[in-house]
Amino acid sequence: MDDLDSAHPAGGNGATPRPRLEDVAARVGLSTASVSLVLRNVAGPSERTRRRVLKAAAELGYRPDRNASALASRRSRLLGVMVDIHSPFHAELVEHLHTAAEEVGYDLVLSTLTRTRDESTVLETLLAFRCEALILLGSVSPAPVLAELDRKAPVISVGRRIAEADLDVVRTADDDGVGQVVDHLVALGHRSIAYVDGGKGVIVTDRRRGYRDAMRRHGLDERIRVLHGDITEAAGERAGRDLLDSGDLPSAVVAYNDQCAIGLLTALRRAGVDIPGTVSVVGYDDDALSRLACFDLTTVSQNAEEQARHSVAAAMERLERGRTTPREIVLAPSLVVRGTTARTR
Amino acid sequence: MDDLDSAHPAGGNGATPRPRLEDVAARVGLSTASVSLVLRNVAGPSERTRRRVLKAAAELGYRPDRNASALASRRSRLLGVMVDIHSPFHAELVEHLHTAAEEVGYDLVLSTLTRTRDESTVLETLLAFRCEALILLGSVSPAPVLAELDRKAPVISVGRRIAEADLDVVRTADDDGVGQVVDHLVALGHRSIAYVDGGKGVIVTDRRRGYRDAMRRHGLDERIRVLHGDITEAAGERAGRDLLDSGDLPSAVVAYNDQCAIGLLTALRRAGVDIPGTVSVVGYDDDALSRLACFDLTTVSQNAEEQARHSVAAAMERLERGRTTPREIVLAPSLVVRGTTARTR
DNA sequence: AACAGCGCTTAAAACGCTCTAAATTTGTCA
DNA sequence: TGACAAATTTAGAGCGTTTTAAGCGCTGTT
Repeated sequence: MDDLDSAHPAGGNGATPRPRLEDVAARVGLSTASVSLVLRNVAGPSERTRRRVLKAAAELGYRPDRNASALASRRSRLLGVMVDIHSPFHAELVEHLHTAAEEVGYDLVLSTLTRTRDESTVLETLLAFRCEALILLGSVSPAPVLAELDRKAPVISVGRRIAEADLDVVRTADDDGVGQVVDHLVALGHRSIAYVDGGKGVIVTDRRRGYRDAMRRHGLDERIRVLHGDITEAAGERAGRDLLDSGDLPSAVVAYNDQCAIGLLTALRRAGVDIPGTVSVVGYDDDALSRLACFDLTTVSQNAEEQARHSVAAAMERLERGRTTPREIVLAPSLVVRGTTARTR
Repeated sequence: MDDLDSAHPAGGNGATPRPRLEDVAARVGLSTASVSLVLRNVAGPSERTRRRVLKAAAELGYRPDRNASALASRRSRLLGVMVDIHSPFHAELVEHLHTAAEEVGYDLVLSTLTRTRDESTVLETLLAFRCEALILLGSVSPAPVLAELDRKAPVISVGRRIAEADLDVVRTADDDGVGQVVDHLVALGHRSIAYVDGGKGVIVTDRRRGYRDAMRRHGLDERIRVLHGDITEAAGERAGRDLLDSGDLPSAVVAYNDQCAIGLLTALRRAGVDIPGTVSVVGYDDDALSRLACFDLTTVSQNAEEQARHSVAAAMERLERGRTTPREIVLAPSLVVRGTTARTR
């Protein structure tokens, strides 16, 4: 039961057409060139002109057309960001990317990975928007693909180390993070500290290494105990049951990530194990999950804000200062002590 | 210690300039007009021409320039989406919006609410991208603002009922959702069913009404019991303690949302209450949280997919079929029975 | 007298595409 | 074979900006 007028060409509902530069110019009796200069805050126009133009623009409710200006200036002032929209950590990063980008006068284009949109689709989209640089959160593309992409626009890989391709990388030192966790536990008197592994990948390897190295550092070589795990809650539960079945409960368990830690926590608690009284549990990532009162999980924060700032800074160096040699920025993660770790009895 | 060349104008690292329509045209000895027709899949060009153009475009790795084509056609084929990037439910919606938009040949521009980006900033951004329609997830702008916005581009408010402004609305029947929950509990033999309220707002009112109406429908008028609450886990915990302190534990509690339900759950369990043995607990939203094994919360799903499809469909009716009278699309939510509800003993 | 410079302003040519109207080619049929 | 219609192709004028080079009416220097 629609009332269809003749196909109305995309736009508001019977709206007046958007004012253009020309309309502003006509209003003050100047050329579009002058108006353009004023609005872009470029030196040249006199104070008097500036004021008049600004006033006219405001009165008309003028908004420059991104497309037209991108076309003419050959600069989009857009940073493309690939995110996994289901990841709380990415959400955090995006939040800080926004503020960092704004400070340098850039806008963000978000393109999200979903079950039906793979990484190559996302990257296509970002390029179609003529983003000047690409910030990829948790990219899994093979290094050559990224290298190829980097020739079209500077690529900054966040969170994933990519040694093979000459790209900028911003990440936290995962081994160091787990190291801090072990230090913390040892300081609390723990000696039998187990580790529940992640699936596979560079990060997984780094964290595991962090655990092993730290244990050795504390002379706990023969106490090293790595359980099979994965990034899911289910994997954590399984690991928890394995631990219980083994009959040899460690006094502390470090999990690859928070999800896994929570599964672990659930399994142990369900079996009546007091946490942190009998066993301390630590996660990694400082997920929103870990902050829930019912978990209150000790974990490691990846400093979203710092990573975001460095990513944008790296993009700016490429874009505005012409840097061409890749940089790897490794940040120190920070331990977040909450309620699942305690002194041994 | 940077190696700076002369300021290189935004683009890849010493890359060749992007191929343009003209380059493709030159390669096959045709006009840009013909190439444009082929690439946009418009009727006209012969089969032979199509093939040749497609081949040449592929060889050159040609990608049309969004900006230029938007400018020329006065159509961006962009749908602007406002999201709260921290909301798992929005994430779900976005996922389905993507596929729905893709099916009708539109692309999405995501603009996200954060602590430092309020709704008006988000809407500005979306307009600057020349989005043809705006899909607002959980907008809280006053009706007049939205009405004003709607004159610039059709607005579709998702999840929030807006009676005062003449806009399209897509939402689920919140009262019905809570009604289904009560029905479910009554069918399990419950009679003393309490409700923990949300903060304030239209949705809050609807859900509370759903609870009241359903209780009356089952002749449980005098069993109606509404506890003060909010949308947070903390509020749920407080409500749980209130319940415990009152010394009059109901056999079932329905919470405004999952977050709140989880707080409630935690408080009750901590006090040794068996769930669902002694008390059944139900949430609302079907958050990722509710699916965690440690909660396994019975809840209500808002059918993200359906909402997304209807939103895009509504936008298409406005954009491509010129509908001008607003529509309100109310979908039925669906009960998701998990492990926190059980028959009374 | 010629002219470089001043501080400001502007005409006009891009930018890479779409679209209208018109030109050209092809096909059909007497 | 020519006339005419149908099928294909294209020239060229935008779209709303930015940017370049030139111009304004002077003053001051050679």
